[in-house]
Amino acid sequence: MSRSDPLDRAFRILDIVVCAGREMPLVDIVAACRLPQSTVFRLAAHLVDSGMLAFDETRKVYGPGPRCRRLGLFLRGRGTLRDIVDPVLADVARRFAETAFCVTGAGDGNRLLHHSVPEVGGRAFVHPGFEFPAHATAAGKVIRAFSGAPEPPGEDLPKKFQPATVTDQDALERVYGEIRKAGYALNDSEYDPGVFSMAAPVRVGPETVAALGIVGPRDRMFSAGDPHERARMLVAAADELAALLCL
Amino acid sequence: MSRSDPLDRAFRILDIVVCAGREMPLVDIVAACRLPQSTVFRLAAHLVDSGMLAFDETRKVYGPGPRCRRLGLFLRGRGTLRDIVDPVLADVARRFAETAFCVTGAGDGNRLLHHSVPEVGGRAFVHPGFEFPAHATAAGKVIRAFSGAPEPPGEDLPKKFQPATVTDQDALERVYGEIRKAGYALNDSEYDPGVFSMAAPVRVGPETVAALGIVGPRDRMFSAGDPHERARMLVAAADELAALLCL
DNA sequence: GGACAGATTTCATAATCCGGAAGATAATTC
DNA sequence: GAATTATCTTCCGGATTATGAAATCTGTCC
Repeated sequence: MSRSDPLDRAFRILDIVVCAGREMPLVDIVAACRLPQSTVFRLAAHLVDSGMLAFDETRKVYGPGPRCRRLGLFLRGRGTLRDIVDPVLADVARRFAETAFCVTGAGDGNRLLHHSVPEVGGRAFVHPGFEFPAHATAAGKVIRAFSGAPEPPGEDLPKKFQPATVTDQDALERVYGEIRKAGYALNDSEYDPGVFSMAAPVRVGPETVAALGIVGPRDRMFSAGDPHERARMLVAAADELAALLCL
Repeated sequence: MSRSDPLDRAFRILDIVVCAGREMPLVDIVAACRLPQSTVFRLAAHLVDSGMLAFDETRKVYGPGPRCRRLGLFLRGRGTLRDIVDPVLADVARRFAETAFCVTGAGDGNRLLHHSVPEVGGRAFVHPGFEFPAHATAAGKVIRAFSGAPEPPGEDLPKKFQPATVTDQDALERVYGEIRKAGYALNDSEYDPGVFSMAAPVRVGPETVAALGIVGPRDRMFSAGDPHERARMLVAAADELAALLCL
């Protein structure tokens, strides 16, 4: 192993908790980093000891710790996450002539980070603060497929928003597998009827930190060209965004 | 040792480099964390491997790495360092009726972070970007005394700005020792004639991350009360600032 | 009360870390 | 340009820590 194993693992957990942007229980971290539970538990405890993570005894959730926040304070100045994401969204919105959006948050409770409406013909299908169900939107599926565990069975049963919504456990698992293989997710009227969306993972190292996507009316999306072709362009844009985040 | 030793040591090095706000060669980090050189070398190498630190091969200096910056981005924090420091400075300036300032940067090349002029009778003796010599200002002396090594002998000979400037190696070492014991530093016309200043370390855990001080004309400073008495008030203010930085 | 998910603890083994000392390399001096 | 000095880098055996499967604990929901 070229990197220092213990240290790098600790940082992976730190990445996961901080990038998720929400407090996480142990299981969620385990799912995201795919390490043995006892290992994650111990590493997280050490991170809490050193102040990089904070642990809420009552709710049993981990969040960024004081030392971590101080680091953020001392190296702030380069601007915010939105300063980086916004130009990319604007560019994607313009090139695809559809609403572009970026979602963060591993596991459930994905939150819209920001979105950008193109100059012409656009209408926002997403709104700040919008929460993405993990199984019925392109962004939710992408994040689940790439950052979560291989779909723990017995999930709180997925809601069937529309006729096209996939809710069967096994079928969903297959869907996630296909998404992992393809590198992107499509969504045809599974959440809102007549609405088509696609999303690609923003991957930094081994972690998926966000999803980048576009959304628009089904008819217009199809008439704009082969969805899979456009999805591959979206993947390229997501990779560029990931590269920017590595600064 | 209650904390995980290896992990905590790595974080100490991270703290030092990030809080210093400048790129540092290995020796400076060694001086600041007082650990064996080979140990610091190895830990720093690991931090570079995991992307938390960046290493400039040519100049042999360490700085914050891409992964570290990303953490800062995702840490949608409460705002900037100045948001925290400014109110404290304003309060100190008001209570002491003198110009208050805050300096960061371990070792040489200390930089003024910000300053605050009191409502009445104030005139700024410090200016943004001002660099503090380590031996001839209260802030410089405090930072050297608390964050540097025990004064490596054979320093680039300290410049004698004024008659009162201490330049002798041994004498300087004694001065730093006294500062460490007292917990604050005074400066009577050692840099600018007729200017008196005092500074206290802002200590977070084992690290000194900044210096908080006031500066004003010698006569007014003395007539305002016993300098040592006021210095102790300054120390209390610095401790409060340190507590705020721990959020 | 039983079934269950999630959080801790245990423990033998394996891997990492430690830091003094020696070896390289770069910068400076004479 | 050779000697000197400061700094960086590598080595290595012993001390320490990490690892992860399995067992245990702890709440919660039927």
